[in-house]
Formats: sequence, structure tokens, C-alpha cells
Amino acid sequence: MSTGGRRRRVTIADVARHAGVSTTAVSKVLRNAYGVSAAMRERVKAAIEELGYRPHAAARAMRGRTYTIGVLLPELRNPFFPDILDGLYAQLSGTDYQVIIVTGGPDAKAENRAIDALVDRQVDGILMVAPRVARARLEEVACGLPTVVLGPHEKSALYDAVLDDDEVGAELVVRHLIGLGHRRIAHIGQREGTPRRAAAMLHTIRARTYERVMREHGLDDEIAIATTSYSEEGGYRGARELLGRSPRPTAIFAGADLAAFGALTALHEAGLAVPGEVSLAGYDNTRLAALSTISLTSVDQDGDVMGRTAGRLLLERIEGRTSSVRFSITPTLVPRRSTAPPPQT
Amino acid sequence: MSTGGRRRRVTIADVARHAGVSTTAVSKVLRNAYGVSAAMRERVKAAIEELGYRPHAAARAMRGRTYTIGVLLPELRNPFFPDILDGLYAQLSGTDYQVIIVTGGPDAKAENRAIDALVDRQVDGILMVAPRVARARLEEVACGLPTVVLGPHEKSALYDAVLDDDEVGAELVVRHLIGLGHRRIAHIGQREGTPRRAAAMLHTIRARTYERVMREHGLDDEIAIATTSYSEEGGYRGARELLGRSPRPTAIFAGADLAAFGALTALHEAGLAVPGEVSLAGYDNTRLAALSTISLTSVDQDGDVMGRTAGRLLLERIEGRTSSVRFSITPTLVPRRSTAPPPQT
DNA sequence: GTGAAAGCGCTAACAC
DNA sequence: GTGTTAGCGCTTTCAC
Repeated sequence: MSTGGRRRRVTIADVARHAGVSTTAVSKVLRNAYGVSAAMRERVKAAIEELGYRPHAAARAMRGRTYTIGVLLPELRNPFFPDILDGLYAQLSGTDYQVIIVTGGPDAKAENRAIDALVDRQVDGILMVAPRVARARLEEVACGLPTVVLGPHEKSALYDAVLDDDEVGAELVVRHLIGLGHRRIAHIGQREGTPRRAAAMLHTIRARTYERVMREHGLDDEIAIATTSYSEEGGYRGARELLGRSPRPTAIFAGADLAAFGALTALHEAGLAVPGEVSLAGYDNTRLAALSTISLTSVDQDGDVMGRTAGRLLLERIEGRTSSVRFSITPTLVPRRSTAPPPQT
Repeated sequence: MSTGGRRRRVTIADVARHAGVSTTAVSKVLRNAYGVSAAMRERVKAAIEELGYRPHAAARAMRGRTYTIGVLLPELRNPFFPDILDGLYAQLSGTDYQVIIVTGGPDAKAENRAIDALVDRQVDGILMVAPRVARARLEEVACGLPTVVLGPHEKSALYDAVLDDDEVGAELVVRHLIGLGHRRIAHIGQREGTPRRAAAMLHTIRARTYERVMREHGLDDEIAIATTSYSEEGGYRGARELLGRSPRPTAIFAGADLAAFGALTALHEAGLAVPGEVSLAGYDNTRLAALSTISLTSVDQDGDVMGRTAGRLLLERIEGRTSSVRFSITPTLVPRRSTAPPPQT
């Protein structure tokens, strides 16, 4: 019942001895570095194979690269994130880089700890998805290692940004609803994290755009926003709040599909038919939105391309690029059965 | 536009100098080790605070612990996994341990690479959720570091197991459907990974139990299994296959909620009402199953408790336990509107 | 109770 | 093209 003697790790020295070369030679083969003859490369590779050698990541981290890309995710429940990660994996496949994921948790403090964990583990590059920590923090991280930020709209000379044109996306939704004849259109948003960053956060942009388009159509008085969070729970609470108003909205634009799912439950509990009595739209076009029994009108932002791009930008930075890049995706509307003209009054 | 001079990391030596003590003393304070006076502890802690020191994980990994728990997840889309992780986080909160997640990908080979990545990064403990690699591989890992395996039913003296009593769960579903009057009940399962492990895999147990209960009720001839995968796509394909048979089943038991969601799409495309014409049940009782427009009958296995337990067992092993523990959860049925008596013929 | 020093496995100068 | 060697930041004997 003992865990048994953990046999000593095979090290680079063992491989060198076995192949009859120096440790330097082995190290160079490992890194595909310049300065080893083809013959030696073969011998070393054979020795690695025979001994089942695998580089010790921590030892590498002490001197060089860890061949690790760290990804910070706010949480694991939003079905849009796997789309992004699939793109990242696709971009990184074929390289020696390995992705490790940490989750940020509920507040900026927890998120900061998660970022620390990545930095402490010497990742070669970091992708922060929809981070809520202060901008100064992002720059501090970016100052120390290749960084890509996905989501927020801030410009920075220190890190690359991959983002969705949330203004276009939100406008598509609101115009779609107005085009169907709705006037009492409400919005479910997310509470901003750090107040000073609010303007750059994607949820703020979606909310502000909603307000702007409403005003442009003379619907100033119909503006109604419930500020909760982009989660099922948040969507549920937000919808409850909005449905409690009188007169109640005929359409709800949730800032994220996940929140729309929660809103769906609230609508059902209130005995309101979708889209018969209330239309509902989301954002992200997650796979579940396409599910027949949900059939949620949503905004498609290509997560796969975003993930791929983030991966490419990280690799470029690791290879030495220091100038800053900003990559923006233009979203499209995917109308489904959850939106329809408002009921005749 | 430069990334700027990455300022040198604060090291243990800096802290020692600042506090006027040795590096040994600092190290001891960091690890809450025995052999430092209270006064010295205070001085060191103050110095750490002032300098903003954070331990370098890789350097620690070279000699001692990394304070990292590695989690292997098959993929990121199954909404049941976040439940497990929430439990794990809860158990680990308050400790110095940080969780990093890697995903196994589509096949055993990719999963092996992901496990390697965790081992190479010297995690202090590893949690493998529903691994599909060979059993020998699990034991090999467990031989080198504290290991908990969540899902498979194999017994091992080398690692701890946290599992759901899938036999009970599957039986609940099938009996529920039979109790409603169904006879033509079909099942959507997952292709086993390594053939030799099949018997221990949770998806095999769910399928075998389905068969057993069907036989016990004299429904041998009605047994119909589509073996795809526990994914939306797999559920879709499985349901299409099953609905193509004649006569078609009046109920489908999908081995996972995620697969049931895919089956829902197939049912809808085929123009079949749920539960009017075909009843549908899942497994995992994910939050989305409770969604009003889905309202999926499912089996609840307490993911939070499973995650908590996995965390506790890992901590115990890290603290030195070498005997092997097996923790089993008993699931319960959550009937919802997706199951009803079969249509009158 | 405290500190000096060795060394974990690797990479990168630098010498040959 | 190849090998020698000095560390990276920490933990851990082992003296004091």
C-alpha cells in the first residue's frame, strides 16, 4: 500500500552519457537550436527515445522557456470560452507549447491571485480573457512577459488586444428588435469591475450602445437596464427585475447567451411566452443558443478566430515582437425563433 | 514601443537582506516550517510585505513543492465539470495551493501529453477527471505523485478514487422510464477508450446497467444502443441513428446531459415532440437541464461534494497518506417534463 | 534557534 | 561543431 519508490527522473545528463555527448548538445537538440551536426542530433534523439527522457519544466523555467502558455478565464461556465480555447489549441498544435488554464473567480482580488499564479509559474506568454483587474495591472504583467488581452477595448503599447466590435454587435441586436416593431426593449448587463476601466469593458460598450441606438430612435424613455452579471443566475435576476416594471418590456437583450438562458427561466416562471409575449436575444452565439428548444437570436463573434489570433500574437511576441497589435472581429447577427414582432395591443 | 526592462524579480535573498536574516530563515517562514522565533517570523513577514516578494514557483519546484494541483479535464464543454471544480476550489481555498487545468483532447494520445505536461510541471497532486488513458498509465502517474481519479470504477492501491454509483443512477433512469410505461427505450453511450479498461469506465457501466435492467423486465429485444460520445455532437448523431430504426424508440436515455442536448436537436429536426412522442432523459443534472425550455429529467450526482472530496484526498496524500481511499456518491433521480408516458398506440 | 553552503536540472556564455 | 562551466531561486542538510 505504499506509493512506492519514485524512481529518479531521467535527466539531460543521463541522455548525454547514454549518447556519448555533452549536455549542451542534448540541450541544443531539445530546443532545435543551431550548432549540432545531423549525426549528433540523431544519436541524441535515439537516446532520448530509449531512456524515455522528458525535460523538467521547472528546471527549464529557471533559465529559459517553460513552453507554457497561461490562460486566465473568468470562470468555466460560459460556453463561449471553449470556442476561444479551441482556436488557441489549433494555433498552438504543432508547437511545443502547452496551455494551462486558471480561473479568476468572483472578484478582482481573486483574479489577481490567479494572474500571480501564472506569472510565478513563469509562463512564456499569457492570454487574459475578459479580465476585470485594473488596467495598470495588465500593463504590469505585460511589462514582464508576452501578453494578449481578449475582450476589453483599451489600447496599450505593452500588450496585444483581440476584441470583438461590441458596438456593432449590440447595434445589430437593438436595430433587429426595433425593426421587428419593439419599443420597450430592455437590457441585461454586467456590473463593471474597476470603475475607472468601465468605459473599455465589453459589457459597458454593449450597454452604452444599447442606450445610444434607443435614443437614436427616439426611445429615450424606454431605456431600461438591469445590471447584474453575465451568468445564468445574473440573467435570471436581471429578467425578474425588468419584468417587474410596468409596463413590462416586450423584448430583452441579454449581453451574453448565458445570461439569456437565465432570463429564459425567469420568463417561463412568469408564464410569459417567448417570443409570443417577450422576445429575447443574447450575445456570443454559443452552440446551446442554436439548440432547437432554445433557438436564441444571438450575435456571433468568431471565437475560433479570436483564439487562433491570440495564439498567433503570443507566438510572435515570444519570438521577439515588441510593437503592439490590436485585432478586431466584426460580429454578425444570427436571428432565430426567440425574437418576433411584439404582441398586438 | 518596447516591452521595457523587465525589472529583476525580488528573490528570497533580497528579503533576507532587507530583514537582516539568512535565506534559510526566510524559507522557513515561507513554508511555516519549524525553527524560527516569533520575532524573526515577524521581521521576515514585514520584509516580504514591503518588497512585494512572491516565491518563484519553478525554483521551489526544483527542490520542494510547487503548491500546485493539476487537474486534467477531458474537455471544457461539459457543464458538469465546473460543478466539480467549484467543489475543489472550495476545499482548497485557505490553503496555498493553486489549481491549474489542462484539457485532454480527443484521444488517449493527446490526453497522455496533457498528463505529461502536468507531471513535467511538478504539480504536487493531480486530479484526473474521467481519464481515458490506460490503467497502467494512471498507476504510473500515481506512483510518482499524489493522485486522485474521478470517474472510473477501478480499484487501485496507488491512487484514490472518487466516483458516482453509476449503476444506481442508470437503474433509476431506466426504471423511471419503464414505470412510465415505456418498452422501446434506447440508450446513447460513449465509445470506450482503451478496450481493456472498458468495464471500469463510467459510460460502460451506465450502458451495461441499462441492458441489465431492460433484461430484468423482459425487454431484451428492445435493447438499442448508439455508441457515440458524451458531447452535443455525439448525442445528435446517436439520436439520429436510434430514430432511424423501425419501430423507433419511445424513450431515449442519454448517458450525459450534454449528449441529451444534442439528442434534443435531432428530435426536433425529426419533428418529434418531447415528451409527447419521445421521452428523453440525461445524466449529471447540469444547471442547463433545469432550464425551463429544456426541463430534462436527469440523474443528480453531487459534483460539488465530489470536487471537495477529491481536494481533501489530495491534501491528505500530500501530507503523507499512502493507503488508498475510494469514495462513492449515490446519485438521485430528478424527474422533469422531458419524460412522460409513451403515446397511446 | 540560526546561517553557510550544496545542489535540484537546465540553458547560455564562452573556450576550444 | 563541440564541451565546460557558471549560475537561475529555492530547500535542505549540517554545522554552529
